[in-house]
Amino acid sequence: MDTPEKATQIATPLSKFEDSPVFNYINSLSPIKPVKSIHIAQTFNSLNFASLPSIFTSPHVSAHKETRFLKRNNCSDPSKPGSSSENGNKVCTDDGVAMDVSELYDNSAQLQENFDPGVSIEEDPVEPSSDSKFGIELPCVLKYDCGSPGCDPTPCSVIETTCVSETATPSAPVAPFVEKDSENGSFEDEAHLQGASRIEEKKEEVGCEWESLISDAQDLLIFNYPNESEAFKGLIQKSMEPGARFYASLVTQFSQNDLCREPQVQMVDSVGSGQQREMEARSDQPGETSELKEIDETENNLANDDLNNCLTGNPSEKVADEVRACVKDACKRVPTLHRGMLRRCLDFERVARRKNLNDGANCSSIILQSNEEIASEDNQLVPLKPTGDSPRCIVPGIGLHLNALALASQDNKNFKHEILSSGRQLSLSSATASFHSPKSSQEPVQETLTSAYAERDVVPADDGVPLAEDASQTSGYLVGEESNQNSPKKKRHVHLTMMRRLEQAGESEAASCKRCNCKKSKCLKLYCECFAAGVYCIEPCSCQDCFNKPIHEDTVLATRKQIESRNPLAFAPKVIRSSDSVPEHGDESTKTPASARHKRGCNCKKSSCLKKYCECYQGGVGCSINCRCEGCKNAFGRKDGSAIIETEAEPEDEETETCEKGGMDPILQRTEIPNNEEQNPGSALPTTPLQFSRSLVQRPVSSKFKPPRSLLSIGSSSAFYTGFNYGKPTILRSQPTKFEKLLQTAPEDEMPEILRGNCSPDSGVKSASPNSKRVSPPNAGLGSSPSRRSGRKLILQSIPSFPSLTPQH
DNA sequence: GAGTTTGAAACT
DNA sequence: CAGTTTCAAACTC
Repeated sequence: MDTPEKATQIATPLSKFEDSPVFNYINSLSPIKPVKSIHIAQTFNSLNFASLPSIFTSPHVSAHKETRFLKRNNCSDPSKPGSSSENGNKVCTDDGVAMDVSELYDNSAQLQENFDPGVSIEEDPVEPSSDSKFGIELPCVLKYDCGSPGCDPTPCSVIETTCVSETATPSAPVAPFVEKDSENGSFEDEAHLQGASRIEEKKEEVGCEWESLISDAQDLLIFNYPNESEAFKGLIQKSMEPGARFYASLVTQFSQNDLCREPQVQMVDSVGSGQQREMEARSDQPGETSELKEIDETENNLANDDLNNCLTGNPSEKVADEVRACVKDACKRVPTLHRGMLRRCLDFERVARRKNLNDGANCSSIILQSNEEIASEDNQLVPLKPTGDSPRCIVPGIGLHLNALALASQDNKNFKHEILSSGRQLSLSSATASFHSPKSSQEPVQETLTSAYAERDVVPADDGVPLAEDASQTSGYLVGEESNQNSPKKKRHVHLTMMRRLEQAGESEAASCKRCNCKKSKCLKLYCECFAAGVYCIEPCSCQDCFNKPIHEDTVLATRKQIESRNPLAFAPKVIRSSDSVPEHGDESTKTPASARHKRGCNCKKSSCLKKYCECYQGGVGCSINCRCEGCKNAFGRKDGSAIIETEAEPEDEETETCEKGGMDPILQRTEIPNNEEQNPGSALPTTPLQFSRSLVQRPVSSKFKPPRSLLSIGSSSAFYTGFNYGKPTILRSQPTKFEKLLQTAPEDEMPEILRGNCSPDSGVKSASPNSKRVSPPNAGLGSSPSRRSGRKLILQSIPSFPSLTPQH
């Protein structure tokens, strides 16, 4: 079931093809291809892989999923009519590529394995492309083809056949591929197949072509942009190629786990066949970054248009929906997928707008789920929590990392829908991804957030925001899942984790997403959660006379400045975490213990710090010395230090210093939770949000803790607004990262350990200085937290160390 | 959904 | 800095 086998299988087929005379012939025809593939591979390596060892081994599963996505995407995208004619060329290219791909695949596989966590998202996009192209791709293609009657069955088959041999015996090749998929396919595969079949059906209507598939894949890679095949083609030729490369690289990097990477490369190549030259030229281009930017731009531009076009242009609404979903997923995936992607995310976010993030990956994962919902377990995920909160989460959550985090379970469904509906969401997801991505990219992230935020506001797509959050979380989760997916069990875990993540994310997102209900503050005071979180108010908000909208950007910024002048930390995350999420073994940063604490402390007198009235509780952190609360019973940690949970162990300075409230606990809890969740998916759901913190909290507390969405809200901060520095949602972010890492890296059992390890450390160094009210400069808190988290996630993803570290299974 | 409670934010 | 008021979320019914 697991990936490794698949990978081997795929690889073998490719090699076979390569060996075949036809393949050779094709290769002779298109000498360039190999170079491209290589080139791409290099890019991948440069971007992601450098760090990636080949630790992860079983990406296959994820790959399958990806393929599904690709298929779907293709199907969705197929709007393009086709370039049936191109098939031949593509075939040739494919063949040529196949060779390279096989190599790449091997490399990518290793890389992917390393990246598994993050890869999941990327992989999906990649796979599609890859599928279309080569043997590896074939499965996907076949699926698509089979699924999409409309598109010329022949084309698809052709592609497949081409893969096998240039001859067009579509059916024959297809069947084999399909079988492969099915065989390889674990649950996910099956689900993918199902989903693919559906998609294919839709596609059939549209009429998919190989090119369209590729284009779709590329689009997906790009971020889901549904860009219709046409746009895709054009893009590919023009900007797309770079983008394709970029995506491919990203995808490969992220997805490396699975075959998907290769496929992506292949896709690119295939595209190149038609546009190979361009592709090559692009590949040749030295600067990946430039490519990325271009891609981003194109994506951004295309994204909206493409999505709309695809939706509108595509024959059937179903297709449009699928396309949307695919796009959303892709966007989500993309962000999460690659750190390098961050820029995209940022850009993308700008265009699409925020959020979020990492979630991006999360989003993608979510999207995938949504897409795959039909398929399998994912469906379960979807249902996670449709709770009332979800709505917020979905939309607003996006706001920041928080949003991404928040996505959590509840919103999943809604989230999916929203995502599907709005392109922005995708952007958001991407943004989330950005968070995950690079530690270094904190600033970028903020930018993205702000931009995304602005965009959201502008756009209206409320959904987008929450989605982003979800995405971010999901991405992380996805990554973990994918990484985990190697085995069926892993897949399940992944799903569970995903679910949990989603739930948590949903919660967090909900928090981040928050909808305000301001009546007198015009949403220009900290009373307004949206404003406090640095997010524009959106439709879900019930505010009156709201000035917290993009239209009033100047006012918002001015007000914000005023408030910041008064209190520089006003928009900083209320909860400061030391970020300790140590990923597990290897990850670096996380080692530091992270204790989360409320920067100012609470002043509760009647709630005993057991209700959300208490910001500490709401933030999922224990009370600290800073708190002036009376009768503190904070489940996360009491002022006196009675902490709550076991996890808290982190002694750390803070505790010693202050009473230690237990800020750490949440984190620890979080970490623990995931494990639990993974183990008990069903149970996990309830825990939800923030997953970690909340879950942790909950446990300690027991049922009561719901993790307050506030965590998200708390964490959330200004990210959206341009200037706002801080990503308030430190807690959330940190949590998510931890989770993600844990999830990603350590699937099940491992995770707990890691989490534990991480947890302990958390105690909060940063937050540590309880006294210092806002000790950590906003930047540190905001920027750092998010970035850190993101970075962590990235690290985790990129460094699949977990797998290696954690013996896994 | 309306009303109450609560505590943070804002104001003095 | 302390006290008061305002505000909106959280909570209850």
